[in-house]
Amino acid sequence: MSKRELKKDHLLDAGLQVMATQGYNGTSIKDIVDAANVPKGSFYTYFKSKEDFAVEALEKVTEERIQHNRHLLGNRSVPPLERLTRFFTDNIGGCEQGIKGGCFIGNMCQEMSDSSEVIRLKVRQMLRNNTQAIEDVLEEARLDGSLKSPISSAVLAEFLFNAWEGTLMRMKASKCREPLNAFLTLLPAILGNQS
Amino acid sequence: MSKRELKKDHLLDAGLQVMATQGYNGTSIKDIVDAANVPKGSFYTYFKSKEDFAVEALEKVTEERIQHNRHLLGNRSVPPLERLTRFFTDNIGGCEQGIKGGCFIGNMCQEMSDSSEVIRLKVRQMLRNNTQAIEDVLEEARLDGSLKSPISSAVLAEFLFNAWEGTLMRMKASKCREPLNAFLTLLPAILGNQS
DNA sequence: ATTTTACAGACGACCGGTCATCTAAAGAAA
DNA sequence: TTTCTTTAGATGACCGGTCGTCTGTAAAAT
Repeated sequence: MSKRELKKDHLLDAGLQVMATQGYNGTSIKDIVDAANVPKGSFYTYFKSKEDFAVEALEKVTEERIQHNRHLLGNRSVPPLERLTRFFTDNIGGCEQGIKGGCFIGNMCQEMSDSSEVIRLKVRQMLRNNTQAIEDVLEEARLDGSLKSPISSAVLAEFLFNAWEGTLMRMKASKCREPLNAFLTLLPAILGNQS
Repeated sequence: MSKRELKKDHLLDAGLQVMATQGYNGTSIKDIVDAANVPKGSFYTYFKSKEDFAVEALEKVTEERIQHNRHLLGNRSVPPLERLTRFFTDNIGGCEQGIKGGCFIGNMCQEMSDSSEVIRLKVRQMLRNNTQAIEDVLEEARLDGSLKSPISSAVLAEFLFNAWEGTLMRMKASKCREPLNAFLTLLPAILGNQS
């Protein structure tokens, strides 16, 4: 990784942390460069606009998550359904500490979907990636017989991931683990019910 | 309702519509007063700050929702579980057209929970109100025997409402009904499973 | 006449974005 | 090796515009 790429990465990392807690419109370019200890003028050397920064940040956070999940969701030595449960319990910590900041993708989705089409499309793509990862594990579980639900893996994955995002969101407001507990209580019932 | 209260209400209504699509930080005082056709200087006659406006808007939107739901969730001539299903299918339209804007409370939750404690607390309260309404119907269904889940109504209500908010959020990004369909597909399974 | 409310305009701060200038390393010419 | 030229990247001052809020006055209400 070149020096240039390192600096851009640093800008992305530092800015992401600010934008994840203050939102897109609540974060100024100055906030971002200050957090990265980079002069303001340099920002536009690396990003063509604030919007562009957000899109790249969205990509980065998802890329990191996917890399993290590859070990978790793709680990064949653990039963698929247990892997899925771990995916949720592990990400509560990994997703910007869960209770503070919440899920960056979810935040951007709510704040920007109706304001920026570029961001909306990127968010949609990132959400799809996550849903697909869940669907893959569910399909695996179906093949080994541990998933008996008559509902298709695609629908199940869509529902579960959306419910999960809603859970993260609720935790932002409530600042407690109750929503997480409710989710984890229902999860086995949803996966294991009906023949 | 006095003339003053009417004007304030109008300001709240018009501003809400803007803030629901553009977010808190994406909406200026000018946007609000322009939408309501009220001179800019008048804003601070009715609200002590922008933050105060948001809190009052949050209260208003929930108050309206509750009034709307009182007919729906409290209507004893319809079986409780069917009332609950209707609550979701009806609110998809009522909740700012669902696909555009999404749920105002959810939007504010994601954008502002970490920036304004006043707004966070109001959001939490409003979310609790909604959850409680669902819990009440579930409890009713349990008493009449139509709800057999061994999971407590409180946990069930918490999960369902969060899943619902996640569904609304996803629809903002995807602009399609797939998330809603997934939710409605899983709903009976969650309510009706296990003995 | 006195108090209260409505509002135009102004306030300084800050916004996202631009730009002329500076720096420093690489290459060419000597 | 030394000097000069070129150039990509770095940078802080600065742009027009907008932000949330306040103040002074006019209008209205009592």
